[in-house]
Amino acid sequence: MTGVHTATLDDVARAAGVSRATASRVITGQGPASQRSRDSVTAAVAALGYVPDASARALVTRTGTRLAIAVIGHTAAVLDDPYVGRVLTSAAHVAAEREVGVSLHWLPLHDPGSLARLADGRGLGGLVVVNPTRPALETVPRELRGRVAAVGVGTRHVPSFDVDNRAGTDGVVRHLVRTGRRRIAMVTGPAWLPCGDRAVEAYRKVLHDSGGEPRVVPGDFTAARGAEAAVEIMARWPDTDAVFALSDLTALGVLDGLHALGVRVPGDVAVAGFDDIAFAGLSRPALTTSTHPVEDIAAAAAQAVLDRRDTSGATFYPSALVVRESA
Amino acid sequence: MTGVHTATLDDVARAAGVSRATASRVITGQGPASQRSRDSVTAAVAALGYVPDASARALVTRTGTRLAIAVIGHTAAVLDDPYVGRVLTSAAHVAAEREVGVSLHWLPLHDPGSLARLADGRGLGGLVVVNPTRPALETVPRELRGRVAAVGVGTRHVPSFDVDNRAGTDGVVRHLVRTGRRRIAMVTGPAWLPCGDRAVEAYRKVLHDSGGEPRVVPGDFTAARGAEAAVEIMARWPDTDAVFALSDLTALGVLDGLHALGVRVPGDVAVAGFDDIAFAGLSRPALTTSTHPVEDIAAAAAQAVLDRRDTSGATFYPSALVVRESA
DNA sequence: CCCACACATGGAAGCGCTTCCACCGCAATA
DNA sequence: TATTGCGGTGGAAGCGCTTCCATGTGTGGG
Repeated sequence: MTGVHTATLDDVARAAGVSRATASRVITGQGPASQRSRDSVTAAVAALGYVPDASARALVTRTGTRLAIAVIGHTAAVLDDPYVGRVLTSAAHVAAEREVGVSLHWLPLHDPGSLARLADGRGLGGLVVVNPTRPALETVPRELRGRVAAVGVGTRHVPSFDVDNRAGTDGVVRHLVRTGRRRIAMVTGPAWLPCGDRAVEAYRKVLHDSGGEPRVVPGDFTAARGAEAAVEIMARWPDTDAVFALSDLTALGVLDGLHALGVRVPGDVAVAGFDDIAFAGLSRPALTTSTHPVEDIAAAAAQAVLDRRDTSGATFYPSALVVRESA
Repeated sequence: MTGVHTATLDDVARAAGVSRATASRVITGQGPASQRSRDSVTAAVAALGYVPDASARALVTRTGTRLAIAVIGHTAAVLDDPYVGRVLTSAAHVAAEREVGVSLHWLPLHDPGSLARLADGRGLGGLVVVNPTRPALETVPRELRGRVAAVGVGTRHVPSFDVDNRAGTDGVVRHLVRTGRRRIAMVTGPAWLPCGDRAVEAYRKVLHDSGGEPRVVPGDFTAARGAEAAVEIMARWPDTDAVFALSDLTALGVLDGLHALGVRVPGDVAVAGFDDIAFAGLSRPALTTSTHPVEDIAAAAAQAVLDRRDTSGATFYPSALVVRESA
């Protein structure tokens, strides 16, 4: 509570010499208004520095004008991964273009109900869930259905937008095979993230086709885990000649772990990542990876939600192989 | 609007057999209430799945309960730099602990007025400005003064929280001098970011003290610019034996540019960065840099704002030198 | 010259909530 | 027994806004 008096619609109306109703019409641009009142209201608004109260407006219009972005799994991993930042920025951008506010929420992994609480009141225009888990998506309040989209693999209930993990993985692993690798290990993402399943399937299939046997090690999308995983892999399967990680961050960690082990990349072991983050091109050796239109994906999700578009089902975006030095 | 009827306080009150006033008292926990009504209201809330309407509440309490985070300068640079993500996450974390919402805003660099528009209505608990510019800060609406904090160097008007750029730079450059470098170049940050000034000053001072002449090249906190800057520096001052960049991202770019030039690091030229982002330890050679408590800084800003604490003036946080391989 | 008709306008209702205030019953005190 | 005090309560006002509706005011056609 500042003691300062903030201008209200009433003040504007009085200053403009019109009624509240007219002032409102002019300001919202809805309904008829003569040029004269239009001018005087506009002038009064400028003079008083009037800014409509969003709460009051939302209360009466019942048209929640806010895009909520919920990131599930608030851990150090989420924090460091540029992927989330890219999603956030892109979604926020779409919202800004439409002049709707954006609210940000970090949700704990194991409290699915938190998504429901998010719809505090009805001032919510839409909800984009990043890194969705099945349980979380299923607790979305009924009245929000149709205004929720997932960035990542979701459920039948809400439309989801994701990179085609299957095709992407296929592309990378096939590249490894094409360049003569056969004993290829894979570091997956966190088990709770459904998108990993499709990637692992694709990896298994390519290995099966090329006569290799799968070597899967769990990951969590962090660099630290990548370094660990590298050590694990080389200890367990010393003849490994390639490592594919489902995250660039992890791949970078693998690079690090391998370096510490004295293993040469790509001489002894090829390394490939996934996502093509900014640093992928900056590592030594530069990381071979798969690039995704993350911004497009996030923007599509935001748009779908804001448009109340009924895009149920999953939309997959293509990825492209980026060959650099590491594989 | 969904056809679904959402429960209102009226419904709860009716179901609980009490008045709206009593129901409100129980729900907010303010004011007296008998155990009996407390129980029946609680039961009704649960049964109806009642969630208070945030807009209505904000409208009447006038106690805006939302933390706005505004990032100034929405460019690719901001997008890629993990720094912003760290600030965001930490501030959002503080807000979550206090159960206040967070709204996110990317503000264009050259539209200072946008900060004013941000205070849409009075539903704003506080405002944290990241990468503040002087003009932007000066347009903050009067009624918001006292509820604004800057992450980065600000103005007299609002409390600011930042790393001690002067001391940090001093530490890094002195380290370079200590390890025998004398012809040290510096890549600055964007000119519009005031924090850079103090850093450049410190750099100049150390160079002056050690008998070197300053070699300053403008940067913009991106990796791409770092690579360019490296080429520029080596062309203009071929005998340069160290480069200090005011951003790890840029330093990584410098590493890249130098590599392309066939310059060895740290053999021929030492490279040092600033910020200690996650990738600093992952580059080859690993980046020597200065580490900052970015999370603490952002949290302090958020807390100051939310507490309406009157911490005017600037608070600087200490940095620490992290010596790795590149210098 | 009058009626219909559009347009512009102000009055008033009401969105869902908190909170002031008056009220009521009850136990404690005189 | 009469008075005070107090926890518990409901009525009602009002936060700032949009929007329905009834009421003017001017135009063109009959």
